[in-house]
Amino acid sequence: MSEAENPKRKRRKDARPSEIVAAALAVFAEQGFAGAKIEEIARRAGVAKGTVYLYFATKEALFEAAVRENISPIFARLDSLSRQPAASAGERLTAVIHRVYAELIENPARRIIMQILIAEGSRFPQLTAFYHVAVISQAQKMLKRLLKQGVASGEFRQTPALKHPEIIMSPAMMAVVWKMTFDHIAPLAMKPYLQAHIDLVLNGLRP
Amino acid sequence: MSEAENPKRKRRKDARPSEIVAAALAVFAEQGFAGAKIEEIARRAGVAKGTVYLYFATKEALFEAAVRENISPIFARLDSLSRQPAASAGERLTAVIHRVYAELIENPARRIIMQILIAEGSRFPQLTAFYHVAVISQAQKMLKRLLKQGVASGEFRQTPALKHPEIIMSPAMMAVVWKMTFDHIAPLAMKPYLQAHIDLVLNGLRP
DNA sequence: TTGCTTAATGACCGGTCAGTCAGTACGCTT
DNA sequence: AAGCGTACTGACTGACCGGTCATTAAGCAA
Repeated sequence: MSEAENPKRKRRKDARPSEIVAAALAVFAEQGFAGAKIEEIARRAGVAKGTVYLYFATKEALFEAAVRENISPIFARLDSLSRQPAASAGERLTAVIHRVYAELIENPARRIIMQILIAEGSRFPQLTAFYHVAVISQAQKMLKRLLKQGVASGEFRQTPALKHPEIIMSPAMMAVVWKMTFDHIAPLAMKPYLQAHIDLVLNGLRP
Repeated sequence: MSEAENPKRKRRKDARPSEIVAAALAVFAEQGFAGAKIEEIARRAGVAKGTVYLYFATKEALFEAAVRENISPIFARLDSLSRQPAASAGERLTAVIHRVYAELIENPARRIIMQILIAEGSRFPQLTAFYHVAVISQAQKMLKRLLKQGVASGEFRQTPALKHPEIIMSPAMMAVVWKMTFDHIAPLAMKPYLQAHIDLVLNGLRP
């Protein structure tokens, strides 16, 4: 057992940040922001508490990094779905909604990141501002474009939802909130719920 | 200045609990659950910290009392609106939705109680269970009844939303979440949003 | 092998706050 | 007026935890 083969400390400046973020995501997901302990995050990342502070100035900065790495990339994939040229507007909207459920609701870690954003977002105006620019307003633009194309082709009617496309997605938000609040009492059956969502939206938009 | 006229301490066993709950509601609404300090609640109620613990065993018990007194009574009023015999199902549904916005979203204290329930509800399974029984499942029953009447009269079509009436209300939930998360970046114009909600729902239900 | 830079450590600090309890005084009873 | 039960007080305790920094050792260079 030479020390060189199995040293107690290892110097891996490049690998640490992503390992710490991964551990942080897990702990934030389980404990929420306030409940997450830096020491627990450090333990799971296999480093000491002080090491976390070599790479992230504060607990908030660490949370912000966890959100950036996990939630932001989702939008790009949604956007490409909304642009499938062969499909009708209704088909593309259906595909986007399906994807939102798969990516955000049925992935526990991401769902809980959403939950933390919802729950504690008001304490992180910087983070919510970033999130709004990077995800929400992009998603709104995408939905508006999709709705306008549907109106132009006669698939959808002219509707006030064009000004508030987030309403189209609100049942998904409701599902996130339900899962985190009432699921232990009244579990939400995802497939029929998703069907009801799509049914209401497509019929609500039909001329 | 006799002591009898202006004593420093007063013994008012009956009045204390409701005064403490009122103070607690205000502080919880302003600071959230974790941020609320018992000492601050006591100060506003005009008592010492120890007095709070004479009437409520823990901070959680106090929060639970605040929620019970404020949120539960709302449902009764919604229910009576849904039973106006002269109105059509669509008119009654419209009235219920309007009332939800007025009672839950445009009343800041209630909205923030909702926010705390959403944010920290998973840490209070007892409270969310009570809330589910007292409010959510009642509201679901009411909506189901309303929808069925609409289907029977031919106003609404047979739709999977009958099984998931919460979808009908999900834009209101979205509004609560939006207000608490993004309102400082992109304020939500309530009236057109409410119009868009009603428009989508009524058209989504139309045969 | 020696020396040096710096990644990594973890004991410690300072501040916070829920909850306690020994003591105080209100106001009723006699 | 005196005695008494108890509503009320607030200083205190103990636990917690974010963030710091003097110390240690990895591992490269000479």
